[in-house]
Amino acid sequence: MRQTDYVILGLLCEAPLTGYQIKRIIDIRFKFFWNESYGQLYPTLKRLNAVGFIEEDETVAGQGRAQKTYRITSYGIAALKEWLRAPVEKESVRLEILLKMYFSRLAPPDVMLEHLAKFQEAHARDLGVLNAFEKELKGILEQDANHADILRVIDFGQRVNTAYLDWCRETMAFLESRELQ
Amino acid sequence: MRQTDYVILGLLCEAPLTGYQIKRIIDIRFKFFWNESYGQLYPTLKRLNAVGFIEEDETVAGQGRAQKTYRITSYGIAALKEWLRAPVEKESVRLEILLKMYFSRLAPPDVMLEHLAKFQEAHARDLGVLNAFEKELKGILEQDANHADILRVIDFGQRVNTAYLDWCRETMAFLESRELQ
DNA sequence: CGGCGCATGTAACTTGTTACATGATTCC
DNA sequence: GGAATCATGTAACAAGTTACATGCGCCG
Repeated sequence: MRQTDYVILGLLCEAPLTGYQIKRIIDIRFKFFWNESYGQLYPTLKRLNAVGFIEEDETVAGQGRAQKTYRITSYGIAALKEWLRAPVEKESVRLEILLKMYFSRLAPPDVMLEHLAKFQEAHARDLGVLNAFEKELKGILEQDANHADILRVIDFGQRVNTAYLDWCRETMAFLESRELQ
Repeated sequence: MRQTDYVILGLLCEAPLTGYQIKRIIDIRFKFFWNESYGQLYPTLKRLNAVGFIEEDETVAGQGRAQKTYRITSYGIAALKEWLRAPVEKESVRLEILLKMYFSRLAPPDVMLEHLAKFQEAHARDLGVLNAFEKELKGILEQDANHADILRVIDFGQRVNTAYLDWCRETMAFLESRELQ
């Protein structure tokens, strides 16, 4: 069983979803700590269906183009719970920008400044999205028992993105002051 | 050309190294933003040597078990500089602990508390290593032009790990207060 | 009627991990 | 003499990306 399996099982635990919907949730809500491609998602859904952890939800079919909605089975829920108890295994982070920063003396300072400006822009956007999610969730905190947990995850994203932006500002100032010399 | 190529090229730009030494540097100094396995490293060294971006440094050979020290060539330096100018492409982060936190209501709170305790321990250790590096580098700041850049990378690690630890403390408190109810 | 968003899927490929094989040197 | 560390390497496998193929429905 791989990590992708559990993202899917976890999301289907909340509600039945199509592969496309799962992808969208991961791209938007999980953006700052997870990613999946269609080439990974669709084959995984097929396999989870074959082993009986999820099954097709016929009730939603009909309108438009063939659309497969999946729901989790009791076996799937059991597998998810087992995984939740197991120790956290992998934590992979690969930030190319830090690699470039590390070796940056080999290029003119304004090159790195450009990279940092883009980084800043991207993470300011992420932080904006997280702030909006926080506001939205706080309004419907009582509606579901897991909302408080999700807020903890959002808080992580806010802290980390804020740290990114603080670092970025300071590093840009450092490079600008060096450029003047 | 892949990302692994440039980590190697960048490190060899500072000094000639063996594959083993490269691995050790990545495992220790780059731990908080990069990782490589031997199965990736050795074949890449072979390939970079074949295309002429690095070459064997015979001067160090002799003692002990066959030990291949590589140094970068002018073609390698050119390739590295070109990559430094190119826009930052990938930024991959996959934090299993946030996935578990997101779905954590499906397991008893003490399970998540255990995961968090381990996370806290690991990142407190990382922060300690980073603080030691900072101290060391500040003592020899003038010795090499790139030390100031490396300090910027260390600063990133310190900020992010501090954010991790703050989040962890608050999240553990949240779970503990919930457990009491 | 063209483009966009919704929607599913696969094949070829690249990337990365794990387990294993091998063996020297150093330190206790 | 045995464990740890230094040291190199590969084969089998697992994971992940990209490009492509397909086509519906809606909006302007």
